[in-house]
Amino acid sequence: MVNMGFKLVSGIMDFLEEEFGTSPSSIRLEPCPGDMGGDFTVNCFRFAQELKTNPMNLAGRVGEFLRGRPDVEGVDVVKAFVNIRMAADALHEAAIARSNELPSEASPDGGRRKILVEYSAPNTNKPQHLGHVRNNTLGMALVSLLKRVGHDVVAVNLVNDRGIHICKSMVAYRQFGNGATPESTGKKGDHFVGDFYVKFEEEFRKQLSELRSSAPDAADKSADELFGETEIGREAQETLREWEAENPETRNLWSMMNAWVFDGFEATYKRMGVEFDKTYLESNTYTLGRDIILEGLDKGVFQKRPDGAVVIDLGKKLGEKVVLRSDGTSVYITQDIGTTLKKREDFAPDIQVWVVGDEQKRHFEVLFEILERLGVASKNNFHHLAYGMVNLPSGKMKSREGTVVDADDLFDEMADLARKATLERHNEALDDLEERAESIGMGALKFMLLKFNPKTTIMFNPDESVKFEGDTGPYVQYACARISSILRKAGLPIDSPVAEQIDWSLLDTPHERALSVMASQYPFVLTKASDAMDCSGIVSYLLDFAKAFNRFYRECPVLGAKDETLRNARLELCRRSRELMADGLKTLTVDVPEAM
RNA sequence: GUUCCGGUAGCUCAGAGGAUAGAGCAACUGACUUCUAAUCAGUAGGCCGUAGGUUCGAAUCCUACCCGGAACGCCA
Repeated sequence: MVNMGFKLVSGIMDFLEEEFGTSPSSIRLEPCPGDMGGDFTVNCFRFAQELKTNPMNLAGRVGEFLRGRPDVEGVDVVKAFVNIRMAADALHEAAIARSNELPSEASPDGGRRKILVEYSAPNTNKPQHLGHVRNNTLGMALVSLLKRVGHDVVAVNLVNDRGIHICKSMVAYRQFGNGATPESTGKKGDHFVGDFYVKFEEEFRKQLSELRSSAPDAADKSADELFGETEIGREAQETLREWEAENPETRNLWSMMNAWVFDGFEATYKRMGVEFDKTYLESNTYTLGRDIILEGLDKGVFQKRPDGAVVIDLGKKLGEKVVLRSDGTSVYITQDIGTTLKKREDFAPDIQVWVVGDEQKRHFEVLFEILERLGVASKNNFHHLAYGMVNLPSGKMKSREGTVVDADDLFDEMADLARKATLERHNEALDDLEERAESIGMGALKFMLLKFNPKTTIMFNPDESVKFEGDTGPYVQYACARISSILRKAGLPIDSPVAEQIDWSLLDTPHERALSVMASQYPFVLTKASDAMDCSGIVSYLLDFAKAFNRFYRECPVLGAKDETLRNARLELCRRSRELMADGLKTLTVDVPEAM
């Protein structure tokens, strides 16, 4: 239920019940468009049909009813819209004065669920790039949002720490590493290993072109087809076989290099604020799933094809899917079936979510269908949060062509720019400069990534995307910092009321009203975002809220208010506004600096 | 070929079937002896891809088509 703070809503409900013998399932107080002079609008088009009555007539009667109420100052009925101007004290007391209670209104009444969210899922052969940063940001914000509205949330990572990709790095390290380590070179571990992955690709390309020029029949074969015909490619395959046979030397090298990568990842995660309740390693889970397939084969869910492969026919749209190769080994989806069950065993979630790029949409449709047919759970209990790619003005990011935006470099750049921007604004020395720069830089980045709806392909233009002005995280952070500054100057704490008695009726300007009108929408915004598993609505809401605050700030003196009661009321309005914006930013996992 | 996603201001994007389609950036005009100008006020900018349909009402729903992207492996 939203707008519960408004007696108005239940009043209208009761009135309709009396008049029509029934009331609509919900009534929302929507913000009234700027030039109509009201605070809220009740749109009678929305529920006239439910009451089997004419919308215009209904609006007229609702308007009449509202005119008599003490908490309503004015009513203007336009067509089927009832525009309401509230008494200032009633407005503020129902909205901004309850800023700390508003988020709990978004809690699902009786709909609390245990939700398991898997995100990040990096490979251990190279450092993370902007694409991973989008994943991490979406994942952590989703976890935070679902918790904020009252769900029981488990965040897990599934690290792909085995396979041909890591073997490539291992082969290159053996050949070119000369025993170097991250410590000896001063490199971050994931970058150190990633450099050998690049080295492998270079060497492979070299051998590939030699092969193509020396063997005529190789000329038109693809790189994949020729992989095993190059010396270095063969070695990588051999290393994978050794790994699977648990060859001690190979396993040792693998453990050592993975440990370096994990060190590096930990630093990247720490900087972003990413945390997991559990991290699964594919090296431990990749054999899961086979038994379930064999059971399913007995139950008739799967069929054995004449060539020996185990398959499932998923009908016209999804087609036939192989779940075990003819040699009896697992495919990617087999492992996913296995890890899904493993996660259910470990956490018994009601809902499982995967934050994975949209190029895998089909894979998840297939996975969910199979899980349902296996009787694991209805596919409604599984959700693929599919997000689009991050492109650069030059086109797609390609690690092979060296056009990726490295995560750690990007964080550094953001913090550098934030530091410069901060220094431009201050003559005095700041002892918390680094902390501020980090909050602002990372805040700008995360906010930018969350501003887009997940399914859109993002165009990341370094010159334009890396900004601290306009529709950005720092814009909202700045509004918070301005409030903190006012409260500091007033000698007041930010976390307790300004005074015992606040005369809210004094806050009667459009700018002051706008803040409460905005605040009243917060539970609705949170509910909508969590239902859709999409934080972008929170981002635009916070921008709108901060904009409303900045207008107020310009027009209404706080510390210089004409008397103490007005000053206190405005101080409390500020404090509550900051509380709400800070709650929103925190929900998005964006820091709230005290000063900027 | 089939399926999915997108197409809204010069650019990047918002837009629960509802009022006159919005924001930021870029351009132009103005506001800092003031509680922080990372700000604010203003000007200009639109066949909401195209054509039909449903509806009291469509950027939003339906159908067809055009354009861009992705997926359709015994890769992961």
